[in-house]
Amino acid sequence: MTTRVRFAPSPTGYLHIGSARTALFNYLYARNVGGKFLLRIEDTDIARSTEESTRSILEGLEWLGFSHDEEIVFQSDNADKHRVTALKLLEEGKAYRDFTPKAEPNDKNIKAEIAAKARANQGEKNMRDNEYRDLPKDESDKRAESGEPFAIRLKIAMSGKTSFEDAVYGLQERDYDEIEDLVLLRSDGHPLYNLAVVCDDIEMEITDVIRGQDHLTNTHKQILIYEALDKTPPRFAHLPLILAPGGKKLSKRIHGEIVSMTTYRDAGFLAASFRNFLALLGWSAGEEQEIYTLDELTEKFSLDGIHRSNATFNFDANNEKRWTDDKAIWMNAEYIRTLPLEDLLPHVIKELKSAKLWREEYDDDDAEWFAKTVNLIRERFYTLKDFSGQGRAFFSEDFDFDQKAIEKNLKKHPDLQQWLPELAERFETLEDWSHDPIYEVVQKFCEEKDTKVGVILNGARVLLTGQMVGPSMLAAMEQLGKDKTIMRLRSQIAWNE
RNA sequence: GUCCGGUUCGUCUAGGGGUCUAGGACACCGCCCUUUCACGGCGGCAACACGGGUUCAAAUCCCGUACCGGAUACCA
Repeated sequence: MTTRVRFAPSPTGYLHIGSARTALFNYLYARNVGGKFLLRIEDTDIARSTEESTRSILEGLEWLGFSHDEEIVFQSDNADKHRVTALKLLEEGKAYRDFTPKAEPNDKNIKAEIAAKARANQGEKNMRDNEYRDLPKDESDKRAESGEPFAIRLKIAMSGKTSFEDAVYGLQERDYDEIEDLVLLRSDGHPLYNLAVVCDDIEMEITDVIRGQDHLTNTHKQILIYEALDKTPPRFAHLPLILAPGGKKLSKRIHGEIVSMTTYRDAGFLAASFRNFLALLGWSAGEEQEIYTLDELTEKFSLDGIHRSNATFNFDANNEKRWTDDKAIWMNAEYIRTLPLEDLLPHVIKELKSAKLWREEYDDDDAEWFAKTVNLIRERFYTLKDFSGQGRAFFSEDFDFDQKAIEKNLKKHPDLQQWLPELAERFETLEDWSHDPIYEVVQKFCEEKDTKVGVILNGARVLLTGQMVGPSMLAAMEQLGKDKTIMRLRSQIAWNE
């Protein structure tokens, strides 16, 4: 039987980091064993699901490069089937109607409310204790026919336990006493999550369910449904959670943008690097390698390498430099400087286009110059954004000057205001505009002025690129060209800032 | 409360009885290189939650404690 896994997000927001990792692991698992990776949108919560979320999730998956096999399944399309299944269980006596009026939660803090209720019932409550559980069939039918609203609950046996072997967490057992007769169908006829998931997983012939550890206890309920349906449950593998620095589950509501995949795409991350980073959050190949291509990940991925302990996604909302996990940033920089140039170029082009810095010549007469420039400046960049930010001066005359650079490398040496235009003068007569001759001119100039080469070049860096840091200044001058170098050395703009 | 799970440097992690005076990566700090630097090189700081066992030997196995997380629903 071919392996079939699914990624099943509920469209209640953008693609979350945790979800993205779940998708990644499912994807890697499927590709590793040559199985199918399916996609199912769990939009049964009509109140919270939005089309926009679905779009955003799809976009995120596309960006990450996880192409799914087969058509996307929308869970809401199967609601009728879910209802039929619930009714069938009712018919077979494996479920029953519960006429208890629906209790509306006080909203806000539902979790706390549930926990409080559970605590209050502690030791007292018998999970099988429902007055409608053993209501005679004819009476139940009669009340239903009279229009009295009811929910359908699964009739769990009086005693026993469920168990399954989790690929990550090992043998999991749960006594029926711990599980309430779960509702399959709401009193308004709406099928509930556990029912829907089981029905769809059966229909989609899912063989392996890989999902977050927060579903560990749901699994027992779902197994009960499989059993009632006389179906064999799939294999299960639960993933450790991704926590925020505070130690709580990383959540959209509390942590905001930081958890959204689109944030990383928009911040200039390479999908390949983020994927790589995600793969290492809760999984390891048991070796010291850290940088992996998708193919390598696919080849090495195994459920055995998944951890049981949660991982912290480290970031500091109050620190601009640490806005997201250090390692994610480092890894992106590593990708930017080590990716084969031809693989990086398309991303840079895209970035320049969106920053309105792109010129057709870069793809034509200046293609060689362009490639060389990208290669030169990428060395110290962290994100794609840097190509249009710090690297702007290479593509446009309209660039900003870093205030700190002006202070430190320009105004601290007032002589530079005369010297730099003077240096431009010397360059005018330089025939061979390349590294060594440029350096000779600079050296000679420094000797005359009795100053250090660093002072001149750092000052020049500010005028030429607006930056304090960057690649070798001589290489930058060479790359910028004689005309621009001379023109910018003469400019007084930075001095007046 | 109950059930389930977890606990190795600040973070991600290696490790599965002796090779562990615990390895790598990020971050941080030094030094070097250098025209600057966020590159690179070298080095440093820094961890087995605690207590009992078992064993010749425990980060590794067992028990307990603490702490953390998840779950608990006519949400998904």
